[in-house]
Amino acid sequence: MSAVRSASRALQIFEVFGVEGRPLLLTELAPSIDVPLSSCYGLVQTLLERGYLYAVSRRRGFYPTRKLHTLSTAIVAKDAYLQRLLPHLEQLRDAVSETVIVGTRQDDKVLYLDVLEGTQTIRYSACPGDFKPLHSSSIGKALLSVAPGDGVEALAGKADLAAITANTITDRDRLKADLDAGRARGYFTTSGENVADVTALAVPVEIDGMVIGIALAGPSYRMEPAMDVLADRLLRTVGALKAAAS
Amino acid sequence: MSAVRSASRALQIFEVFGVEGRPLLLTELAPSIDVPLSSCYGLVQTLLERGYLYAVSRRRGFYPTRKLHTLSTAIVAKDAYLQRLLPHLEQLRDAVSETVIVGTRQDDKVLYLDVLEGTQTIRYSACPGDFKPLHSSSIGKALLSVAPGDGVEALAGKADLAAITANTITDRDRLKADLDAGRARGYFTTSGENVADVTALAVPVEIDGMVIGIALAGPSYRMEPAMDVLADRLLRTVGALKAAAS
DNA sequence: TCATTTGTTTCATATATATGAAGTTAATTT
DNA sequence: AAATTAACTTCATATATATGAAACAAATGA
Repeated sequence: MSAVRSASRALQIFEVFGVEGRPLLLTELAPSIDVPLSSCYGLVQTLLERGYLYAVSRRRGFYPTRKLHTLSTAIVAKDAYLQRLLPHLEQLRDAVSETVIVGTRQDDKVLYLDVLEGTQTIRYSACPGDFKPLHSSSIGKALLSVAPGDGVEALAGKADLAAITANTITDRDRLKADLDAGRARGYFTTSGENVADVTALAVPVEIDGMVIGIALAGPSYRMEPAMDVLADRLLRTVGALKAAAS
Repeated sequence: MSAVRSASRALQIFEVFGVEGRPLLLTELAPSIDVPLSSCYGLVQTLLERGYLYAVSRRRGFYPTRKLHTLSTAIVAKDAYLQRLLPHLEQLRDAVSETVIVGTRQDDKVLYLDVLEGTQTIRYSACPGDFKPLHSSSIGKALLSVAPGDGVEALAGKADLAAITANTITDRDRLKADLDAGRARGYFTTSGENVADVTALAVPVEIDGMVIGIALAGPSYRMEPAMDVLADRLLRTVGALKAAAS
């Protein structure tokens, strides 16, 4: 794989701060990203030089400045694509109170572009940037269903369908049948195939030439009895999105 | 200079997206960070793998996901130090309507940790992460005034005091005298020494063992006639901060 | 249909980085 | 005040990366 090590590590440093949420010493940071102290030193110097980190005071550790936040806020504010979907998705989230997810395909995975968490205490939680398997997530199935050629054959050729939970569909033909059922139904589902006790439904949409999947996800006990209503509401949102785009 | 190149470049990529605010092709991104296409390719792959970037669609470029924003929001939310200052600084900003800045010393520069921009259309604008010269910014002078030993001598030893504008104090003795005047006055100022037509005043504070400078900055024509009032209000905020910290 | 253009991907190798080990600094303890 | 500890910084060199050049792929136009 073509990962640029230092670029990865720089991001890992911010991820550690996100988790720890407190100033960290070089000697704490280095092991937490599994990097030699001397290498971590160079990385931290770079982030200091660029104004992304500051020394809280001598020997009291480092913490990120608000530079990264200012930057990411600007990036988000200018994201015309997701920005335009957002109002519709928020309406959807508020209508069903479950988590709404926007995902796209990246190689043989689903990448979450944005997550609007549901309003209930017990809810499906995830983060933008998370990856999910194509064959066991609702968005994954939705995207497979519109993949050029036979999406499933192409997928299975690369790696066998891994069993994430006991419910994961690992058989190619069963997956194809599941996709057919989804096509007939108008939406694609997953029930405990990726995370136990989670049920989700998704549909593929093409907006502005970009193919994305939009999903509703939540605990099975709330989702299962309401699938029809949820699907209706989801499809209505998708209709509104398409109308707004054209 | 111990900059780790790829780490720097990864951040530059986000900076470009912050400025452009639209999906960029590899062929646009590479020249904008002054990197060969093949190197840029590796960086982009890394960011894709880590879920920080997504391909809008084939040959339509890349854009950041919300992962970075989610991360930086978590980091900011957990920043107990600045978080605690914030209410006081907001009050100050609202009271004077001018930009409030928190800065700290990083080597021979001032690093802006946070900037609360004033409420007026004509105002001092800056970003967290910006660097300013020690000898020609108000926070710089405030921090020099509390530097151990003779801050000015140590500074001048490294690099001569660069003239940023025609007003910049480039003479060591004049700078010392200016600091003395500041000490007597109770606050430190700069008038067009760093940016033409900008006047600022700052004081050093030690909170929780960390030495920072807090400044008010704005256009000279508004600042100059109000220095006494502004200084009063600034010192009052600093008093409140110290009281809250102890 | 074929040629052209534009954008992406790969690869061998020159080049810059990452790292273990040693050195420095400052605070804390004895 | 000396010894100890903990954290940071430096450095020579093994090692991984960056890059020019060339191949590839898709879209566009003739």
